[in-house]
Amino acid sequence: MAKTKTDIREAIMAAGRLAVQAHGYNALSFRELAKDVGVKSASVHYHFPTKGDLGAALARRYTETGSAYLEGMLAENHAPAELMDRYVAIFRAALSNDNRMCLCGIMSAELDDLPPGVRTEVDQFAAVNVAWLERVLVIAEPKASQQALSDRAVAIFAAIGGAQLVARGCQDIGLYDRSIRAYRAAGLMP
Amino acid sequence: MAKTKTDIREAIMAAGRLAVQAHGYNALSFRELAKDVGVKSASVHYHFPTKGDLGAALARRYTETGSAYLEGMLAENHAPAELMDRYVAIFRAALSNDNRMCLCGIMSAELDDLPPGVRTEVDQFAAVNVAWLERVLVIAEPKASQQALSDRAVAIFAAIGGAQLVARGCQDIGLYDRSIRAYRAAGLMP
DNA sequence: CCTTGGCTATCTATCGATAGACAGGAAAAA
DNA sequence: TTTTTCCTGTCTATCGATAGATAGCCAAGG
Repeated sequence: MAKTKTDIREAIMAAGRLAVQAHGYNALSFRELAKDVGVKSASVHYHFPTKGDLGAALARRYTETGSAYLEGMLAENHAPAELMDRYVAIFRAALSNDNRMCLCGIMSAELDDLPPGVRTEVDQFAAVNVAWLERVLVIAEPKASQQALSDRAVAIFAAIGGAQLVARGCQDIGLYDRSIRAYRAAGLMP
Repeated sequence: MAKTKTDIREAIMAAGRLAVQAHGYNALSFRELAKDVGVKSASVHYHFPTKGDLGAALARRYTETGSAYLEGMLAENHAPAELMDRYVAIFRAALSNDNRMCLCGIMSAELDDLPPGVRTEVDQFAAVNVAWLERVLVIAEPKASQQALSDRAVAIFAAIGGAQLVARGCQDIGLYDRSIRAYRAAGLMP
């Protein structure tokens, strides 16, 4: 089967996502990417004129995919604890996939080197996640104040990202599991 | 006053630490560093033969300085809550210093590109911090099980690092404060 | 005199980006 | 229907900038 334009674009984005999750935005190279996909670097520039365009597209796609997945979960009327289980599993999956990180998490660490277009997408990812967590918390604790739940949502998002960062840094996924267990034991998350 | 050998070495390390905290290990450049210090890049190579040597020295120094500071705090017999206040303030200070991150935190995100010598130093930083947190937790809750406190120590370290990462990514130090507040409210930390 | 510690100059590798050629197919003109 | 034109998408080749690293020179000071 011949490769269509969309095939190549998607292949670039797939390879790019994996590369960023493993090595960060700065280490993303048009040449390496082209080699992975089986084209020349100039062709990658054809699809994504600048590196910033590619980075922004990757972050946006990452957010959109994640958002759709989260919405789907929420629509299935699971209990908050079950929702959190699945949420935690998403970030765990990145680690178990060759010690990778959340794409927007690793980009956050490189913030100062990101083109503006990429930054806004990274912010958007955080906003989407925090908003989803807030909705889960409202289900779990309808009586709590809005401010408290909002803070909790940010805190859970940050805590999970931090557990991922530490576990990755020490190359020990057990640290992720232990952190999550402690978050739960303390009642930070449902 | 003439600059001694040690002066230059220290100046390189000081500038290097700031650069890594702002842009990460990968963005650390011998040329930029040399320009900051007022020497030539070859001179930096004289003091630190390879980039890995410099990175490892920076991480080690960072850990040693932090460790000494933490030991000093612990020796002053503060209450656990006061100790945590000060601990939290350390990581907050990095953020308020031009949106920087913990040196070893940002290096954790770049793990795959770190020379082995740097990795071990990054691991050491995490180990030192977790060990210190465990000691604080033992003071706060002498009756809790060792396993539970150990998990909590890892979790607190991860949670604070995550709060720093998210706040940096969104360029909003308020997210750090809100996260810490929620950690405390949930009882994750004293 | 000889070690120390900086310098100049340069090397190789790689980066993002661009220019220009060209193949192939669709669309338009004959 | 046949021919011509044009666009799409990839290619080769190359640009200037910058990376880390090295060789060799030279001045200062014990």
